[in-house]
Amino acid sequence: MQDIADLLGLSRTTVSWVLSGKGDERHISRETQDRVLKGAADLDYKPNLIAKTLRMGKTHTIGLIIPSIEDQFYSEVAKAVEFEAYKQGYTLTLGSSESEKDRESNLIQLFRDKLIDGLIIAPTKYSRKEITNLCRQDFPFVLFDRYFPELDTNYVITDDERAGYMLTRHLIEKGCRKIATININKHLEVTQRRMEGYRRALRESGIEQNPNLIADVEFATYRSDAAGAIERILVLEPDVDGFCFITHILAIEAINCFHEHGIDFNNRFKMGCVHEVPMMKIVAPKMSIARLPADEIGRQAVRLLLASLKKAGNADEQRTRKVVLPMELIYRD
Amino acid sequence: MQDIADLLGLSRTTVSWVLSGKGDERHISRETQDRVLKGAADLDYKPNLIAKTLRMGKTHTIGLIIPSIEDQFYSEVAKAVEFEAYKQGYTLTLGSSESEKDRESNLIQLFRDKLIDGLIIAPTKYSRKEITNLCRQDFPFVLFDRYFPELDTNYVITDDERAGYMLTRHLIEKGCRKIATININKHLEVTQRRMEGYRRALRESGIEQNPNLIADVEFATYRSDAAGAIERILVLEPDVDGFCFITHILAIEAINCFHEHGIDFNNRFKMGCVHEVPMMKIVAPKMSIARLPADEIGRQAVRLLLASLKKAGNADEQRTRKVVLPMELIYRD
DNA sequence: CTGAAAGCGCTTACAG
DNA sequence: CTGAAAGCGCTTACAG
Repeated sequence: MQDIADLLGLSRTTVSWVLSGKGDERHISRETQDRVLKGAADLDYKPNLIAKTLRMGKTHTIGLIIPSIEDQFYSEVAKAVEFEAYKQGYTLTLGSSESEKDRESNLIQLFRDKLIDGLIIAPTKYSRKEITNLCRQDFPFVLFDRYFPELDTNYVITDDERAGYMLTRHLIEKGCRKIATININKHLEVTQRRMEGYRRALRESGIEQNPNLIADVEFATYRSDAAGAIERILVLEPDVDGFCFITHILAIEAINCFHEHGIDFNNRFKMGCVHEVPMMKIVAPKMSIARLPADEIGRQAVRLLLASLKKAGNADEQRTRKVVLPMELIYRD
Repeated sequence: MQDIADLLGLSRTTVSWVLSGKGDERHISRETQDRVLKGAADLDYKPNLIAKTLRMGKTHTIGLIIPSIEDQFYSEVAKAVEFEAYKQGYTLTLGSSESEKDRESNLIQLFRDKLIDGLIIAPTKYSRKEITNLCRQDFPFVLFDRYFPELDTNYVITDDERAGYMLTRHLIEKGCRKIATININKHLEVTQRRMEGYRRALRESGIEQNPNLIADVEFATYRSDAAGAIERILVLEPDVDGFCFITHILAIEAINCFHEHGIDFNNRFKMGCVHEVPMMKIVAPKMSIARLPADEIGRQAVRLLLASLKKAGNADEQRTRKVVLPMELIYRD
């Protein structure tokens, strides 16, 4: 910048005005402006965003923390977030917590130290404290997928209770009476809501809950746990006739397990699943699906975040926004 | 920082020394150091990384640009990159080029303007110019998946020719004589190398190349194109007996297409595929696989990048490093 | 219409 | 052992 000023015999100030697009506002002559623009081009001038950031206090970067990049759902959301952020002139910084407490708090800390303007996060069950901190310090963020009902935060979630209910009800309508399900990280709100729907559907149909049909696994170890859980169900209740998978990752593990045991799962069971991933339709063509609107979740999360960045300080405006998106239900069979 | 200094009656300088861990080096008394540390904790001091960055010229952030986050392979690499970067104290900024020229050059530009220390990128076919620029300006970067043989750059790629060769040879050994394949973005080095392997295997077995068995699709539109390509092959050469898929995304589309047409692909064809994704083994249990070492690619890419960050300036050292990783071959059927 | 100067929050050569 | 001061590259209130 100094170089341009020297080259043209102007001051840094003037160059800055022009380059930041405020030339007209400052009534700088067309001619001077053109000279500056040309000079910048000649010297191949690249503004130093770090300096600008230090001065302005804005990085135009948003952080996204998800439990796992590999998971199809989160990577779909990541894509949507990146897309929308890019459109709005923001850059994405990504962290994968791997559902580990320390990783997650470190990432939040790391991202927060002024490297990002705001945060989008699907928190693990451990992070209530970190989230509460963000609230207290008025750091802009929005939760998705998982949230804490008792905290007044921005979030975008889905109608999980309804999805669990509708999937289960459909199985019942198709004749199932012994419907199994697997809890994953049962302390998560999102899990509880889907399970609540499952229970309501059973209740409304007068089917008693059978604890043998409900397994528990932890997210961190679900790959190894899920197979065991399925096997246990098959042993305890050999005439199980339906499976309600509250997330696609459980359906995948279950199908793997069925396949290894040579079980003709497509005909032996009726199945329903929250979310669908590529090839699932081929593997289990008759499984009903409640589809998570990953694109919309990502888009809305960015919008809520940018909105809350803009109104930072405006105490009069509504402080938080909560969005509940509907899942699309696809009944098959 | 000033606040801490004021609180303790010390200068900013001293506080800075202590906080940056250089207290001992500067022979600052244990006592003073403890006071500073305590003061920092009391005031809940958070260093401003932006200021530090401006001063030090390092952001400790690396950029990753991939063609698509949703793609299983790239998201596996992203995960490995994030993991390794985190371990080394770096943060990841992610961009998805969607194989669009403008998006890609914008991202490179955006990331480069001092927001990142270095870049890891799987370039599209359009980006030779941008990459050449990075070279000329000595900006640290490493390519993966795709590279430009005529440019002297860091890269980590795989033994693609061998993979294409081994998969095809296996099909031939199993009795196939009419092996179809689909070119995707045929101007990409990586595609050409895999196709070269396919051709070599045919040549060595004295099987003549049949242009009807080779389709072309573009990455940007592969979803719609692939089905058409498969259908064309089935019409032109109804007795096709093998498929060599040079990437998993083509296998997925092909299998979808077979499935929709009610074709019993597992028994009618023998198949081979570069890379494997969840559930593929269930859908096509007899398909052979050349597995891309996504984890290793990500890890190595980060290491090469950090190595080249460290030696920036050391003209005597070897300038670039090239890594070729082997794919694991899994023969089934 | 244009410029001199302060300041964002750090680090570090230099002087005591 | 400790501190005053310069500087990283910008933006902008203030003065002409």
